[in-house]
Amino acid sequence: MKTFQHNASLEFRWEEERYTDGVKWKFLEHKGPVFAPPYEPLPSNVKFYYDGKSMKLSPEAEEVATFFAKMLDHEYTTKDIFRKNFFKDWRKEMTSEEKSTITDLKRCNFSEMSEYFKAQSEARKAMTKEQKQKIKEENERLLHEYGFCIMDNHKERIANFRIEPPGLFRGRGDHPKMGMLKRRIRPQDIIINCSKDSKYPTPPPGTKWKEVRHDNKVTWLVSWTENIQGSIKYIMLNPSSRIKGEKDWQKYETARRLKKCVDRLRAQYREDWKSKEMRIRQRAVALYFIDKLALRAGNEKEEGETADTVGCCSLRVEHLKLHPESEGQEFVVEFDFLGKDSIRYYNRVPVEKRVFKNLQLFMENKEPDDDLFDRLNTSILNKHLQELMDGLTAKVFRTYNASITLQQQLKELTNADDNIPAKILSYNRANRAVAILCNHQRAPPKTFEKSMQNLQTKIDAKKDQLSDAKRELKSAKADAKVRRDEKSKKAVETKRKAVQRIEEQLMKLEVQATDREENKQIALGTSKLNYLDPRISVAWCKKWGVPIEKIYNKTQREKFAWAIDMADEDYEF
DNA sequence: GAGTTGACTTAGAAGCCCAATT
DNA sequence: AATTGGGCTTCTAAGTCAACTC
Repeated sequence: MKTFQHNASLEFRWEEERYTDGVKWKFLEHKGPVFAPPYEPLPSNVKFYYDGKSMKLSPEAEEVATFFAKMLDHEYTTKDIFRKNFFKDWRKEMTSEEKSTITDLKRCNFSEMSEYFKAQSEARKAMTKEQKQKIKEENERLLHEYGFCIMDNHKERIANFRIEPPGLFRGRGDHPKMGMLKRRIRPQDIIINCSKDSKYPTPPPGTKWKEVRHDNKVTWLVSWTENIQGSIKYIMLNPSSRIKGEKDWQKYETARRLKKCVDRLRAQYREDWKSKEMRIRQRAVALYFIDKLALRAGNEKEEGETADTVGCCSLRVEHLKLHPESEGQEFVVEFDFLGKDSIRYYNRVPVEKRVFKNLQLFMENKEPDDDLFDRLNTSILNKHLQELMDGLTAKVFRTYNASITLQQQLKELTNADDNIPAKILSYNRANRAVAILCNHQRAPPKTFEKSMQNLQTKIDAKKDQLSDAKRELKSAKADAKVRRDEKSKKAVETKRKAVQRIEEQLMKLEVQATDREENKQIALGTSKLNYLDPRISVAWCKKWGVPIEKIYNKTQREKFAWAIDMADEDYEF
C-alpha cells in the first residue's frame, strides 16, 4: 500500500496515528457558524395588497410574505399543498388583526414585492466593478475567518459554515410539507462541538449557544434541529479534508473486498431462490435486484411525512409488472416507481425464470399497495450481508457495480490511437454507462435545444472553413508544382497545417455535440463524485496520457487528492 | 423485533461567475 | 462593451445504516 501524502502539505498524513474505538479527532477548534443576515423590512413604497387595498404588515408577517413573493415565478406557488402549507404557517406569524383580515391567499397580491426583488437583483447585476469587488472581498474575509477549522494538526476547509437562511420549505416531488415555513435559526438553537482545550467560538453579542459539547466520536462542528422534519442538521468538513478523504478511501476498499467475494455471494443468493423459507427467497430476490439493477436499499418511511418514494426493500406490488413474454423475450419484469428525490425509475428487464416465479408468488393475493417483500426490510437484509462479509451493506453493491462498470467500460471503449478529445468522449461514455446504471437523471437544461442549435451552427461554419482551406491547399499545391521554388513549397506546408488544424477543431466540435446530446437527461456528477473509485480514473489518465485536469476540475482534484497521490497506471479496482 | 434517533453519504437544482463571443 | 452560455459552486433535501430504547 502506498503512503497517503497530501499534496498541499508536507506531512505524510497517512502515516499519522490512526484512531481506534470511534475516536475521530483529538483537537478541534473553529469559529462557529455564520448566521443568516437579519431581516430587512421593505421600504414603505413597496406595498402588499389584500383585496386590492394596500396593507402594512407587521415585520414578522412581512418577512414570511417576502419568502412567498420571491418564489412567485416558481411553479411551486401554484400547487395547492404548497399554498395551503404556506398560508397556514404564514398566519401563525400574523398579528391577531392581520389574521382576522387575511383569510384567503387568493386575495393576496404580492406583485409589488416581487417586482421590488427583481429590481434589486437587477441592481445587483448592474453594480460597478468596484462594488462587486468589495462584496467579493467581504465574502473572502468571511471564508477565511469562518470557513476553516483546526482538526488535529491540520487546517481544514469547512463545507457549509453558513446557517441555512429562513424560507419556505421546498421538498422534491409530491412532498406533503412543501411550502411550510422553515424558521430562522438563532444562537440558542445551536450546539457547538469542539475540543475542551480549544478556543471556543463566541456567540453573537447578547446571545448564548444552546450547548457546547466535546464529543470526539463525531465529525461535526455545529448542529441544530430543523423544524420541518425535526431532523438534525450539521456543519461538517469539506470533502478535501482528511476525515472525509479517509472515509471515502475506506468506502472503495470495502467495495474492492466485495469484488473478491461477489461470485460466492451471487452463487449463494441464486441458491436461496429455491429456499423453502419465504423470507430467504424474498431476501435473495431483493439482493439480486440490488446487485443487478443497482437499486438502493429502500428503508421504510413514515407515511404522510415525506414524498412517496421507494427503494428495493420497500417496493410495492404496484411498482412491478410481470410479462411472461414481451417483445420476444421471456420473463420480463417492468419496474416503474419513484426513487430518491422522486426520480422515476423505469426499466424492463428479462430475469431468470426462478426469479420470475418467485415474484409471481410474492405478488399472489396482494393488493397493489401491499409490500412486495413483506418478510424483508433493510435491517434484515443488512444483517444478512454483514454475516457474508465484514462491512457489507446494500449500498456497497452500488459502489462496487458502479466502479467495476467504469473500469470495464473504459477498457472496452478507449482506442489507443484516438486523440485526446476522442479519448475523453470515451471516458464520458463510460461514465454515462454508470450514470444510467445508477439512474442518475436530470431535467434537460432549459437552454438545451438552443445550445445544441448554436453548436450545430458552429459545426457548419467550421465545415465551410474546412472546404475553403482544402481548396486553398489544392491551389497552393498546383502553384508549387509549376513554380518549384522554396517559397511556394513553404506555402503548401502552411496550408496543409491549416487544414489539419481545422480538421481537429471540427472533430472537437463534433465530439462535443455527440457528448452533449447523449447527456441530455443524464447527470454524470453524482456517480463521478460518489460512486466511482477515483483511482480508476487516475490510472486511466496516466495510462493514456490524458491530463487529469480534463477529467477532474480543481474541486474534484482536491477531493480526490488521496487517489491522485496513490494510484499509478496499473491500478486495478 | 419494532420504533426512534443520530450521523453521515448521496442527490439534483439553483445560483453565481467568468470566459468566449458578438 | 454587452451578452450569453456553460461550468463550477453552493445549497439543502433525501437517502443509508447503526446504535439505542423499550
